[in-house]
Amino acid sequence: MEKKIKEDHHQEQQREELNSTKNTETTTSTHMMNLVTSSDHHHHQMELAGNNMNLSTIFDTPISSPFPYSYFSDHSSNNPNSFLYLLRQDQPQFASSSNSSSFSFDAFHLQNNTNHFFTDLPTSQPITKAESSEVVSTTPTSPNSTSFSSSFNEAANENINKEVTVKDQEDGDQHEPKGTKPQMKAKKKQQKKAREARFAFLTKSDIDNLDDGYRWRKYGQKAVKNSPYPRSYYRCTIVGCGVKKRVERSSDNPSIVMTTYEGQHTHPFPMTPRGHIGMLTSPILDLGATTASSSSSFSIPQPRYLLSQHHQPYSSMYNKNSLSMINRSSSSDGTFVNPGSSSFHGFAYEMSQASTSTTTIRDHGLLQDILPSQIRSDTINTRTNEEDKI
DNA sequence: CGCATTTGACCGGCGC
DNA sequence: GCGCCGGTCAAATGCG
Repeated sequence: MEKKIKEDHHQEQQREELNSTKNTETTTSTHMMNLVTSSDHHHHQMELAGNNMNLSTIFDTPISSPFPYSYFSDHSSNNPNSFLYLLRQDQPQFASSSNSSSFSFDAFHLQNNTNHFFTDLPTSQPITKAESSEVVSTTPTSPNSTSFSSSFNEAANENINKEVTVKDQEDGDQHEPKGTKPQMKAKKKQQKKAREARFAFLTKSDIDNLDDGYRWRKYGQKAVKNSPYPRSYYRCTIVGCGVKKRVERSSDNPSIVMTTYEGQHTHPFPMTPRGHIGMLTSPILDLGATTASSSSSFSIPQPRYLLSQHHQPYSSMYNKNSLSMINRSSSSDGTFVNPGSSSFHGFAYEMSQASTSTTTIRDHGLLQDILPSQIRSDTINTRTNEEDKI
């Protein structure tokens, strides 16, 4: 026990030391991501500048981007956060497979009944891919670079049970008096059975707990095996909302924060003093937030990083990424037009000392849980080779 | 005082 | 069965 305390203390020290130096870091390069959309709604492709590989070369079957092309268009061009706004609206659309213009995760039909989605980053960028039944994408929604991945662990098969799952959480979990131990066991077993879909963000940030607009209550912290950085556990503070969030820092690249969301908010995006983007809450969102019967109860974490006052130099980053979104190419009808040589600034993947930072993620904790073993091993090998040279 | 965070204890799953 | 590990609980503590 004493040893453990020392260990944790050591970790904390390391972390503090790290944070104290990290803020002096300057961003040296920015990688832009070009989005390529085909005219066929069902074959949206995402492509990154400097990397010609697109999704159809990755997947055996034509797939759709989780974000309809329209999501990348700036419907409200005066809203620099429109992508986030759209993301926030996504839930019901993601859930709908009948809407031809919206993406459906049901569109993924890959071997082994797995759902994969990821976008390539420029060659110097990491290629993250999700574990079986997970979705990984990279959308730098933060002033710092951010990628996200969504875990569909069992989610695809559990969609049917989703409503029950959410309800179960609302009924019990943390908001009702504890039952007897056997009852709790049974309940936990049920919960275990129907695991929530997870959605993970890789974010380059000095801040562990990214402000995504929701209010979170920390309920635990654990040391992560093979990582000097602890993992923090948060729960949405809204009564009845069982959404959880785990935050951990990559041991290999401490500037990378992995935030994993689990579950679906059962309430509209809050209008909190913290989150003025809450004003953007739309009826669609409300629908999504309250419709537990959607075929895919996948929960978009709805990041609000662009507005995060906790984040790094807001002004510079904001100018670089979000504001520039306003100026990117889009057609008059709001559909996104491949900007060609111009970069899709909204997806600028900002990497400080970029080239290898996230490619070398070798995390045996949550990251391991999210990233597929193959990719992990690839990146690990990369790292290992590098290390071997030393 | 109310709420959030901290942190040791506890529990279940899993591998050996 | 035992130990390890991830996840959660809940009392203590901190903070505005």
